[in-house]
Amino acid sequence: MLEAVLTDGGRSRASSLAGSLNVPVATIHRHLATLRDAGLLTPVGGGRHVAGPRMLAFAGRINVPEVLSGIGRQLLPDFARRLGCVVQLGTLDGDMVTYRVKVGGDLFTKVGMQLEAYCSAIGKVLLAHLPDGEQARYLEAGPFVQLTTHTITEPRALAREFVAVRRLGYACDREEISEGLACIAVPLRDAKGAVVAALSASRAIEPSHSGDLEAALPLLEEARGVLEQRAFGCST
Amino acid sequence: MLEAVLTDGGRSRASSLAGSLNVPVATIHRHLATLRDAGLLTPVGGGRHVAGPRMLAFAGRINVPEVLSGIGRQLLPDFARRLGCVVQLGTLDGDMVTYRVKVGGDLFTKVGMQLEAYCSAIGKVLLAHLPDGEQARYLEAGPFVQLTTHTITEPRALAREFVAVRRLGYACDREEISEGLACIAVPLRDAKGAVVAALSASRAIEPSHSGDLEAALPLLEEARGVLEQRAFGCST
DNA sequence: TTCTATTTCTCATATTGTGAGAAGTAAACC
DNA sequence: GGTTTACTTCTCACAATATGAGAAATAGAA
Repeated sequence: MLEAVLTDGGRSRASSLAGSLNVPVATIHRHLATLRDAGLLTPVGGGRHVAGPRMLAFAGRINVPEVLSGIGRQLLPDFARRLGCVVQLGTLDGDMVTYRVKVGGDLFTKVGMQLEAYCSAIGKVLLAHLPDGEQARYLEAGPFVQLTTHTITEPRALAREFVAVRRLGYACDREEISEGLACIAVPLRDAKGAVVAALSASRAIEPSHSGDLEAALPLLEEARGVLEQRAFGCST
Repeated sequence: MLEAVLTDGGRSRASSLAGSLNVPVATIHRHLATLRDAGLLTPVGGGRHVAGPRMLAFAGRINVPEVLSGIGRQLLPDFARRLGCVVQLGTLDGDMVTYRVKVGGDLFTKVGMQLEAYCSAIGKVLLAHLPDGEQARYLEAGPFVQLTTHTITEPRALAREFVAVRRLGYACDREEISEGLACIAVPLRDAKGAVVAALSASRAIEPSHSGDLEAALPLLEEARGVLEQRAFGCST
């Protein structure tokens, strides 16, 4: 009942809801009264209702990254198998990446681990999509430690890299965080288009071998679409 | 039960929830199983749960301005009486202000009405807190019609006004939208600090008389605090 | 004022929920 | 590997709540 009213968005009155839910009008009224009393719905006149303050409070307590992780743990093993890669989901917490899902093989990263953001594909995706002010502050904060000969550490080079990431729609890490490791990552967006997480496909490569990372892109974007659809009901 | 788990944020396991809710452990397990099956909760190991994808979908369907309006209709009549003013709540929709609540007297605005944003206190608050790119686009879009001799219409003057609004934390409209009308407005922020609406106190004044608008500020900020607390569980 | 639509109430019946405690499963410890 | 502890699921007798139909009350439109 609550779901039907939230989905309806306050457009229908009680008699219409009765029709669409195939429930007697008296029962609809009884349910609406209970939900109103509970603060989960608010009347807006004409027998119509929208979410109430208590519903908003519930929404405010949702930990979106944890929900995404739960969905990822369900869906990503299949994609990892199809990609023949390790697939990971990460979020930006402060200036670090938190690795929340990791399936399809072994890497040095562990679920729950936090690593610096500037040197990983996931991190570069998340940093690239920060608001300008926050990104500028991150770049000013330095220093950025050179982990391999490929690590980008110079702030202006990182800024250029972020521009490229936004343009391309994905980031690559070719041995920036670790010799012999290549990753590609794409952003996960919420219903408003804000980037809330990133998804990556990683694989070991021969050191200093470029590897065709972009070959993983179609399946990775498919995975991203399925996750966004499942979490937010829409997809970029 | 669902509310308790969302509030808990996945910290407690079933036996702890049983203790805090004063319910047998078997009943807690039964409820958790039902909520999991419904997709409203997701297990995160150790008998702990967080919001599930269906809960996130509910959250995505909440019309925040409508919820705020519902709360405003309840709380604002009292503030309007104490202020001896008309109190209004508005949101920015595209480049227009939608007036959603209006209590405490008569003004030319009507609930549901949309007006240009640049020339009202509510509008200036909302425009002032737009992301830089969006604000720049708004100022470029012009033209801004001169409604009274006091209306700010020059884009650079508007930009300076927005800087002042952000610095002061409120906006004033002294006969910018209508001769003889003065308003002061403050931003309404969500739990993340994003400005989602604005609240104003308005009163008729003698034409070309400044009026001491700031006298209304303490009560208006109190109203804003109560609304934010009720809607988002926290206050700026 | 009348008519129509909406909302609330009553009642007989149906359905679901509860707590206790047993049983099954999992994890920790020796 | 076996034992102990903790967690999870199941069963059952009993309790509580929900339901749909239709009547009654209220509100709005003509």
